[in-house]
Amino acid sequence: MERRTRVRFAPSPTGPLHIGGVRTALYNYLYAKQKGGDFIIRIEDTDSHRFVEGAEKYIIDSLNWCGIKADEGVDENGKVVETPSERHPHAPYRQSQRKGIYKKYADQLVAAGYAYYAFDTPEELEKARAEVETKGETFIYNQLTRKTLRNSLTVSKEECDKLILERTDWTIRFKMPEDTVVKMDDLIRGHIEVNTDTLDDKVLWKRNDELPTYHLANIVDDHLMEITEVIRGEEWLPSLPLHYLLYKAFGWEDTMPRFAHLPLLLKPDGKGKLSKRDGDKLGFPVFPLKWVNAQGEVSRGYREDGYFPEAFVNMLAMLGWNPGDDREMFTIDELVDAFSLERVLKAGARFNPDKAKWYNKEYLRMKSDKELTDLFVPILEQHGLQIVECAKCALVAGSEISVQGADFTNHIFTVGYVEKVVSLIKERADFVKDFWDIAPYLFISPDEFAAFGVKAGAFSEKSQAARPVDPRAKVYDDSLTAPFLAKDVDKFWKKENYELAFKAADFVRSYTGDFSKEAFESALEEYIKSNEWPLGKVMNCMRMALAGASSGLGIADIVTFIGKKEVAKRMEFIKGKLI
RNA sequence: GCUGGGUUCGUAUAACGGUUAGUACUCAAGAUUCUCAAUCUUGCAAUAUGAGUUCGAUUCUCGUACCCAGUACCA
Repeated sequence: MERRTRVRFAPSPTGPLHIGGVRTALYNYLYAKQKGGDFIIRIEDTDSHRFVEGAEKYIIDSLNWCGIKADEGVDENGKVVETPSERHPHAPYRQSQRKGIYKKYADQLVAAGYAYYAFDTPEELEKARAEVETKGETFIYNQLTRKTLRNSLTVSKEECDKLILERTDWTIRFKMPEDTVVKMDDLIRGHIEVNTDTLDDKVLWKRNDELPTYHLANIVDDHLMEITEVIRGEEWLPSLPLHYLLYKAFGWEDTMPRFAHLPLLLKPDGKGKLSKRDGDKLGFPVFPLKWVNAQGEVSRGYREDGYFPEAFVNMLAMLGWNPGDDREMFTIDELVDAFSLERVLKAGARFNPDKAKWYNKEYLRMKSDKELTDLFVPILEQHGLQIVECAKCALVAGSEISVQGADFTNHIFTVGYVEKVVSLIKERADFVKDFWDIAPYLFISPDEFAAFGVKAGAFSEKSQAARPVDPRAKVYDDSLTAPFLAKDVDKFWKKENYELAFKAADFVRSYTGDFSKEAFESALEEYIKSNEWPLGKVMNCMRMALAGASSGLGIADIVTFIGKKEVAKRMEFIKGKLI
């Protein structure tokens, strides 16, 4: 009979979950949902020494942000699940809280001859290791060496019993069979065979802290929780033979889960697997959420960097898996439908920050203006602007909100104004947080840039590189002077061009026609051309005056947004600044 | 070192043993524009290597190189 699909994500709370871990959780989730089964979160905290405060909460928060919801596990709506219930029949899901259940399984293995007591102290083992290493070999606790070490196989029954009672630092080790070929099947890698002579006698139980090691706890819990597929990182592949043998030793072969070992996420330069330190070094986050460690060191997170969770999840899903065709945009529900372990790749994938950014851009464009506005408003408020629902809602006495919805004097804007700005600039942005940098001049006048911490000259990243400042280009005071190339100064930023721009501004002031962008744009261009002025030069000087930058939105856009009054004000300002 | 896993443009990837080796990102060029973006078009660019099997190999087998993981009383 087919068993109900049950998979688990079983992280260890030793620090923040990096994106490789998130992907493992994601694939587990996708698999479970596609099969109509359960996705379980279990916390493997059997190493008390490496426990990190807050890590478990971080893991849960991260998965929630990604939209990866567990059917069963440690957490329910922010509360730790302590006792079994209908929804969480196997609670608790923290191995430290389950410590009472593992010992009997370890004992069972000893009784059946699959495991034995080992009395070697860590110091003794360390010494044995060091000794062998001087000969250039590696010490392995296995069928060859266990005969020379102190354990229940080499000491008498009486002494063994005595040591078990007296000492508190013994362990139970798995007795790896000799010269046996373990035949395994992996859902991703196919058939694998390993000879047990290359394996060691792993510790299963630690007397000193009364806890099992990963290997024992993992097998016991997967069995008790009726896990049907174990989907985990490739770093576990070398311990797969041990896990197979453990299932066999327990007599649980019939219900042994199937295994799938996922390829690792590699650094962008291809050297080694992605690790926690890489992010800040390589300039992109390796964590879903921001993390501050005990030393106060901050690691960036995708959420804080402005990524949409949908984009992050989509990007992550495509690293090591593909649907078999050219599609690459997937919602998490679409991923559930399309996912299959058969199409997961064997080779490790290098993480590509550019593609992550591209995904975010694509998702940003799919969002409605309303949604983006809601995200942008708090940023504007942080910059000291007041955003109001309607023109009459302004709290400042005497504020005059224009028909467009802007009061530049009192820094008040209507939501409608913000939404129109968003609609105009969203295609130029990768992130919502870019909105402000793209067009600050739609909210504040260039004469206030310094007060608002805005850098004049909104150059693209590319053209920003090392531009020498030409003194003749100084139209604002030093703090606001954008760096110009000398050839551009001769081409655009001459006083005579500004004179023409002022005349064009006079035309704007007297313009009484349709003030929509299209109508106004053609009227302005027609006016400039009819006077036989150089269109590009006049327009650029206007932009410098109105936007405080040599590049940016179209003049007609800027003018119709800020309004005639503000145009006149900004023109007057720059007049006094020209040298 | 040993054991296991892996290897298609710079990156992510596609290709019943038969394709002109496709797509996306990045990059470059052109178009467009008042500038910058955006957009559109075009372009650059790959089967690690040597044998074998086969009429035919990116695809199957073996060797070599390189990369990764594991080699803990960590997970």
